Amino acid sequence: MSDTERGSEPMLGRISVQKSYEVLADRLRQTILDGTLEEGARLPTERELVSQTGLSRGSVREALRKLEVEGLIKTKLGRLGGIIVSRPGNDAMAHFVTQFVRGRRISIRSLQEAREALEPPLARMAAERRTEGDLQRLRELSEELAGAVADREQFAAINIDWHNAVAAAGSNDLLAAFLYSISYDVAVSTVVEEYDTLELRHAVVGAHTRIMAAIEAGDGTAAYRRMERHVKASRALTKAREESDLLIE
Amino acid sequence: MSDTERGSEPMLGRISVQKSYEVLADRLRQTILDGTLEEGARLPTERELVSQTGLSRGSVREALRKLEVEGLIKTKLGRLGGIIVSRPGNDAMAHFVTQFVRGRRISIRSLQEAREALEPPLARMAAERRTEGDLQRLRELSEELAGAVADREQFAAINIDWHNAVAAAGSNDLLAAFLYSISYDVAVSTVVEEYDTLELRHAVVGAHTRIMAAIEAGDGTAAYRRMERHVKASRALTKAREESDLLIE
DNA sequence: ATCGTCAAATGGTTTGACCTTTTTTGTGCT
DNA sequence: AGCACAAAAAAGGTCAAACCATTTGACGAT
Repeated sequence: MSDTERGSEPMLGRISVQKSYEVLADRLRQTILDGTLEEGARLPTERELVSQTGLSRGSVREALRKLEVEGLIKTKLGRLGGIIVSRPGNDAMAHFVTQFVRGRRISIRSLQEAREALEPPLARMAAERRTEGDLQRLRELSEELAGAVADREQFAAINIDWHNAVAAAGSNDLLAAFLYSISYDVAVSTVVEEYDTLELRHAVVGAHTRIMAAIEAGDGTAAYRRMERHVKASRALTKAREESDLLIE
Repeated sequence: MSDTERGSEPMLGRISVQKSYEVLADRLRQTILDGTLEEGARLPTERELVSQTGLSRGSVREALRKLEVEGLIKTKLGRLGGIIVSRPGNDAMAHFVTQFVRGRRISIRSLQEAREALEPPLARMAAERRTEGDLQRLRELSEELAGAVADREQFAAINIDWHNAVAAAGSNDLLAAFLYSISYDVAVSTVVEEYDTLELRHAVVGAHTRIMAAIEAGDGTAAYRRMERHVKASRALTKAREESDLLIE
C-alpha cells in the first residue's frame, strides 16, 4: 500500500519476447478464425510453411502442435495427407474440461451443481426450439434407453446421450458443449455408485418421458421444471440413498 | 442397419499408431494429473527427458508444447529456468472457450443465454458460502465501479471483475471458470453498444448494491432472483434499447 | 555498495538428413 | 484388357548435433 517501499515506480511494462513458434501459431490461428480458411481447407505443407516463414521445420511443427491441441487443425499422414483446418468441437472442449476437472480437483458436488445450472435452461430452450429431427432423435434414444435398462454400463452411456440430445435441441452450442464436457465426468462419478438399481433406472426412463412430453408440447416452463427436478434427484441420491423415489416427478 | 451391406465384418479394430510425442505427452499428463507432481514442481530438463525417454529433443518439445497449451506446464527461460508443473487455470479455459466461440460462430444471443444460465445459480451459491474476504472484495470492486462510472472502458472492465468476484464467492471453480471464460466475449459484444450510457451505468451500480445485500445477508433466493433480473436486463437491452429501466429492480 | 564481466544452465532455433505411411504410377505377366 | 506387384512420390514423423538467447550467480574492479 505504501508508495515508496520500492525504489521506483514501474513506468515500463514488462517486456516479453515472443517465441517464433508462438508468432506463427498466432498468425495461423488468426487466419483460421477469421474464416479465411473454411473447415476442411488444407494448409500449406510443413515444408511450404518453412520456406514461406523462414522458420525451421521444428518451430513450424511446434506451432502446429499448439493449433492441433486447440482443435483448429488436424494432421493426416501419407501422400495427400497434410494439415486440415477444423473447427473446435465438443470433444476438444471436453478433453480440456476433463483435465481442468481432474487438475483442479473439482468436487463431485461442483459437477452436480454445474449440471443443475445447465440442464434446466437447456431443457427450456429445447422445448422452445426443437425441430422434428430433434424429437425423432430423442424418441430413439429413449427407446434404446428403455431397452438397455438391464445393463448398467450401457444404460449409463445412453442416458448421457439422451441428456446431450436435449441440450443439442436447445440450439445453444456453447451451453451444450459445456454440458457435454462434464457429462462424462458426471457419469464416472455416479455410475459407480451402488444406488444404481434397476428400479431407479425405470424411474429415470419415466422422468425422461415426462420431460420429452413437455419438450414436444413446446412448454418451456414445464420442461425446465421437470428437468430441474430430475437432475436434482441425482444430487439427493449422491447424498442420501434412502430418498430414492425423488427421481419420480 | 443391415448386417451384410459390407463385404466383411470388421473383426479387427482400426489400428492406429501412436506418435512418439503423443505417448510422452500422455505419460507426463498422467503423472501430473495423478498428483505425483505438485503444482510448482519442476519437471526434468528437456535434455534429461531426451536421455530418459530415448526420444529426440524435437519430439520431447512437441510433447511439452501440447501440455503447455493444456495449461499443465509452464516453461521458463534461462538458467534456473525449466519446466514447471501448473494446474489448468481460468485463463487457459478462457483461451480455449474464446476460440470455441469464435471458431464456431457462437451468437451473441447464445453467449447471453449462457450468462443467464450461469450467473443466478452462482449468485445463490455466493450468498450461501461467501466468506468475509469475499464480501470485502465485492465491496472494493463495487466502490471502484462507482468511481469509474464516467469511463466506459474502465467501467466495463471492473464490471466484469465484479461479476467474476460473485462467481468466485460461490466456491464452484468449474462454473466460475465457465463464467470467466465467456465474460470477456460478452463484454466485447456489449460494451460497444451505443446504449451504454451514463445513467445505465449508475443503474448497474444500484443493481449490484442490491445483489450484494442479498449475498451479505446469506439470502440465496433473493441473490438468485436479483441476479437473474440484472442479467436479463442486458438481454433486453441488446434487443430493444428503449426498455432501459429494466436494469433497475 | 554498485557496476561490469564472465561462466553456467536452461529453453529456443536451425540445419539436414533419414524413416514411415499413404497414394499414385508404372510395368510386366497372364 | 486386366490384374498383381513393385517402385516412386508426397506428405508427416523422427533423429542428431550443433549453435543462439536468456537468465542467474559469482567474482572482481571501481
